[in-house]
Amino acid sequence: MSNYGASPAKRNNGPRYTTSESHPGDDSSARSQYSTDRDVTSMGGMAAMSTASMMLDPRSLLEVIPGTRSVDLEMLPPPDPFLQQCNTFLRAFQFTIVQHPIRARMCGSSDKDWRPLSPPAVLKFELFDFEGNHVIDTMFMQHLVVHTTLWSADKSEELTVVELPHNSNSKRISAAAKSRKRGVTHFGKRASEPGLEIENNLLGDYSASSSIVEDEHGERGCYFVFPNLSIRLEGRYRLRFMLIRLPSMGNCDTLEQMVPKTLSEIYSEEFDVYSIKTFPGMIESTPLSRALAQQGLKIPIRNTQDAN
DNA sequence: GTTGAAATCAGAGTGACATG
DNA sequence: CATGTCACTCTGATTTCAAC
Repeated sequence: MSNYGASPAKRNNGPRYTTSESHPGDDSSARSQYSTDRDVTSMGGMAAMSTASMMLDPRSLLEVIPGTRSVDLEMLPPPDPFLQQCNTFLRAFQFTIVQHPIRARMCGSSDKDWRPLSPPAVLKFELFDFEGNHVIDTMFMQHLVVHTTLWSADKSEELTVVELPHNSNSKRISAAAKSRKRGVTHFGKRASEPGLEIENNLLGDYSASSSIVEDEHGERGCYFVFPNLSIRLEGRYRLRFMLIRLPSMGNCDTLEQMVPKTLSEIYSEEFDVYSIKTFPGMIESTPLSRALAQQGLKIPIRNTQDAN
């Protein structure tokens, strides 16, 4: 019924899977472009080039993805000084959620019976050079990670960790649910109160490293996948993703270069976490999920009658 | 007695490994 | 290399238990 990371096989030729087509409700919250308020129009950042970039031809580090579109330069944000520190030929990037979670079944207090979000969240990182080409810079991308946290649907409260009424182990969730029924929520409170205990509401791997793989159309790109996130309590949520570039151990010429840098933040669309009784079932695996799983990424794949 | 929530079970699929 | 077996995982359904 399912597997993890099936061996390479034939490619799925389903409909093109784009952010706009796949998520009609997609808005700016699901597409984030890092752009600085400093409009750098020259290549003056060369003085801060990394050691590696100075030793190698920075242009040679970039792989222009064949067959991909060239972006209208006016559509890109102003040149990004941080990118130019890493490679003077890099101009801008785009960080998007290409696959949003739609629903999940709550896993309650059980530590054994996790129920992953369906479908798994997949994010894409795109780099553009000064000619508007879509490029891959492996040296830059290998230092990228994405960290996620759980938020309420209205983005007002972080719910990654919550305080729940503590009676006995078996009835903590029940009590929390009843509190919500009465319109009382303990979510988001930082200070402990008598009878409450802190619990992780979001379970699984909070962070994902980059994977340069092909999508379902064979187009190479830099993806971040969250295949095993699970949520304890039913409700309506969003995931918040932070794109972070870790310092390169060999290129820390300045103090600034030694500090991880948050490049972008982005929220997923709203999704529901259902109780066991009301859970309508897992979403069928998307062509993108299948394509990524076929290349070794650990993504749970549902086998259905129409699956290949 | 009814209802709701949590825990547990069971069927099916898949991959890893051993054996011939 | 092909085949069989076993262990693990996924997923929906059922059972159990506590509160009202």
